[in-house]
Amino acid sequence: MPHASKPVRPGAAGYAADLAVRGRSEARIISIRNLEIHCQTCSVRELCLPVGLATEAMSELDRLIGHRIRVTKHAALYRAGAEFHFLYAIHTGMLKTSVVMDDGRDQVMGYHMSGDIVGFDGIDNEHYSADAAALEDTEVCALPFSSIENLARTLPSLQRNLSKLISSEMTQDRGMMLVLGSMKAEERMATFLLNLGDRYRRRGYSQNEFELRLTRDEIGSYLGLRLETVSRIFSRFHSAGLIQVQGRTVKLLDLAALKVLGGQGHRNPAIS
Amino acid sequence: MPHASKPVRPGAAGYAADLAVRGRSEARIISIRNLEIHCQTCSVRELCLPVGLATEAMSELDRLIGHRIRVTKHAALYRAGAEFHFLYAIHTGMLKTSVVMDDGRDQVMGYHMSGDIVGFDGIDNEHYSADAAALEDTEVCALPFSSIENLARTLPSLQRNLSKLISSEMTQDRGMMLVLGSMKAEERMATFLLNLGDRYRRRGYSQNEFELRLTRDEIGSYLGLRLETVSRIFSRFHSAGLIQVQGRTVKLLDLAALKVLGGQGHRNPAIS
DNA sequence: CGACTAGTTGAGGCCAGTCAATGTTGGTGG
DNA sequence: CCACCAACATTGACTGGCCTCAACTAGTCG
Repeated sequence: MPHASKPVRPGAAGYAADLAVRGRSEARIISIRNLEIHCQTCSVRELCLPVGLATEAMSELDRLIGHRIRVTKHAALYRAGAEFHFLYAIHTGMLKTSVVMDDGRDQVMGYHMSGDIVGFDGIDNEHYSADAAALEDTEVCALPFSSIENLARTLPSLQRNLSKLISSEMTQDRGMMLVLGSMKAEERMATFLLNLGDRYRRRGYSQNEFELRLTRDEIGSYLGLRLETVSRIFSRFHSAGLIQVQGRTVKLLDLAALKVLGGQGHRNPAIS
Repeated sequence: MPHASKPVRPGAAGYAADLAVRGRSEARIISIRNLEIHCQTCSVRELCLPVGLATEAMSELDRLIGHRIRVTKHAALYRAGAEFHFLYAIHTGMLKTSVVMDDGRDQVMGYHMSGDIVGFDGIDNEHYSADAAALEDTEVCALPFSSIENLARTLPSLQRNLSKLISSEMTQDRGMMLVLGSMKAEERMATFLLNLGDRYRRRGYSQNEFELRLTRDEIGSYLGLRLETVSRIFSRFHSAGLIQVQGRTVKLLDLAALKVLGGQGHRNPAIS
């Protein structure tokens, strides 16, 4: 464990605890008792659990948020097999969830942005079934699941929000099954880029221009492709004028064309 | 609408209503007010929503089950885009969920057996996002979602069961993403057969010998393969002594070998 | 500077898709 | 009951898309 004591932004609120979950390198998790940030003032509350809640209800939810956690880049928020107690709402940053296989490779199951909630996979059997790791420095709100459940009993709107969030996770996963089950490499990539752009858009960022936080290898793992294929298709899209790529900076130049590629035409030949 | 009035097992309890959702052929749905069957006496209650519930709680749940629905083979229980009001618990039979694409092909997202609950994908945006069709004559219990939600507020165990069932659906989907994203054809098939056997086992049937209810085409769609490939791998497994296939009757002869194929070794060469 | 990680590009091979012909099964009507 | 038809399944020959292996470049960090 090298660098175990290297200071990484020592507890901003004077309270820091290494949660004993650490990534492959010097990354670590720092728990912060944050006294100022509440759902009411959170920039992503419209995408997150409190969406549509009355202010009173929101305060109650607020009170449940035990703590914020800062996850440094490459560190793990939780690992597959760990006991499930919390859902985590992403405040800033980005996470990926993945399962590591016997041969060391990992399959990326999903990537998650601000407002998203991760950890639903742990409800089933009281243990998380995947790893969640930060793709960049990330802050999450820890939501004690049993408390949330309790509160949901008296707040139907919260209950409904919870259900909807899980359901939408499921819908997302189903969409991914479709991508993996029926699409060719170019279609997958187009779908991926459009989806990414759409999620940035809903968060108030540009739909057309953004920074990938995933490596080629992670994108490939997510899409069921090899990293070389990902790279090649980026190049192909680039020279076709569909996108502009410079390392991890991507600009979508022809949304319409990308939609034709990714939006439909599954298992079709045609694209060329 | 051909055959709109052709009688198909006219309402056993003297009450039959065509729910206006019908399959590609003469199949249709018949609603039955069933006065006798309750969760307490249901053979799959241990796999279904009422698992672990106190008898009192179970009765309350019982009262919510508006009606049973009989779905004839090939008929649709619901279609993508239809308004979401019910979850459906499968009492007997088998369903597949799938999405139909522009070119007419459908991608099978999952198959569901007795005790399973389908329809979670509709919670998200009040509309189902997939079709659910019967692979054989099937009976389901219609669970009005809002009533279930209400009841869950006073029955924490029911609330928890609901959450767990959704979560386990998600886990299943994630597993499928792994299959589709990282496994080769033989690995997919082995995984599929083992999974199927396991699900039969948990329902008290033989793990090793069962009847496929899916066509080669549907299996292929589910696994991201073409039907020819499915057929070929069945033959290959057969001559390797791993299984015995006769049409849709399958006998697993070498579980250990199948587990080696499907259990791990993702994206590995090796298998030969 | 050397070591390392990430990314690009090329050459070649293989797995699974495609196309096509034939066999099998099950349901329907004469 | 059998003949017929349509749906389902099997098998072969060929093709091609993606993987594999490999070389090389660029950027980063000690």
